[in-house]
Amino acid sequence: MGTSPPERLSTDRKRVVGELVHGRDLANQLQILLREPFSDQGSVSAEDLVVKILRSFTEALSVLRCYDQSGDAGGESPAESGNYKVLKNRRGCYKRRKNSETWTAVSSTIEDGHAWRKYGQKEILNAKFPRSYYRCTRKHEQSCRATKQVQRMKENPIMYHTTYIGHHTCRDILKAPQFIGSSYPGYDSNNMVGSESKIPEEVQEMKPELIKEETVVSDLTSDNVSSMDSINLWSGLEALDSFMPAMVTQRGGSDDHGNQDQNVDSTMYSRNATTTTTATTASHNTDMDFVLGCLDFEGDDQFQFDESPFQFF
DNA sequence: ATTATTTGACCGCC
DNA sequence: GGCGGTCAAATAAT
Repeated sequence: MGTSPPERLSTDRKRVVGELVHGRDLANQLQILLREPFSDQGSVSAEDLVVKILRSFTEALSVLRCYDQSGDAGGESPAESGNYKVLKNRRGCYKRRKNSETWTAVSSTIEDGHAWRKYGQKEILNAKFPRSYYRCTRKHEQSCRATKQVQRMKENPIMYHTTYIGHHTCRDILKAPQFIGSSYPGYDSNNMVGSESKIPEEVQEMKPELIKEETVVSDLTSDNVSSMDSINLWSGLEALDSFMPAMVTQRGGSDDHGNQDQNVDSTMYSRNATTTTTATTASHNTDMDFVLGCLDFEGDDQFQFDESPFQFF
């Protein structure tokens, strides 16, 4: 709120650097783990590391994108939340805001390491399951505007389609990713945990049969992250999907939630060129998961997945 | 007592 | 006018 532009710039810069450095450290750990599967890395699983790495990149990119998009990262009024702006104090009275980054992910769990608070649920027209609305737990304390919408997929109720809107501006890594069925006594970040036991019943009830997996994805809308990269990564992505069940796509039109379930495969990659509508995201196509690209390529000597510990299937 | 979730009302946009 | 997203009172959980 009160931060002046230069100050904020410096802060963000540090944060980006911090995230990247952290990501690099994690990648190193992962490398070691992959080379020496039997050495005990403090009971950290490769998947755990991957999730953390992805998250680091996502956070860093989110911060960067902020500047790219508006040219002013700090120019928002205090009363904004998610992609909406509250106008009055009256209930239900708000004005929509159209320029928050959005991206989507498909995962078997709704856990993503951030603390979310549910603030609504809605029946959606052509959807079998209701859509749940979450906002950052730190919304008020830290003016964090991140929100997400989670919806169980029609055809594959095991999976959740999550739309993330806006990035976290809070420092809020507070929960272990909580891979289903596993526990990491060593891992646990700092702050508040106790009250955060919100794993909605939906998830709990399906814990058993799930394969561990989780995807966090990045958003890099359009242009800024060079389209060249995007193309490469995209091609890599397709190769990747054979063993990577959870996917991410960037957001396009407004139609995806209702319909997309029927054909998981195709829709997952469709980056709705259709766009027409909502400027919810000012961008279309390109972008995407450098993250996944990183996993896959980037060095035969760095990451070797030939006998990967990931057993997605 | 405090914090989180549920739920119906309400509003903006299409 | 309908749909989807948010608010906030009521309720539940801790």
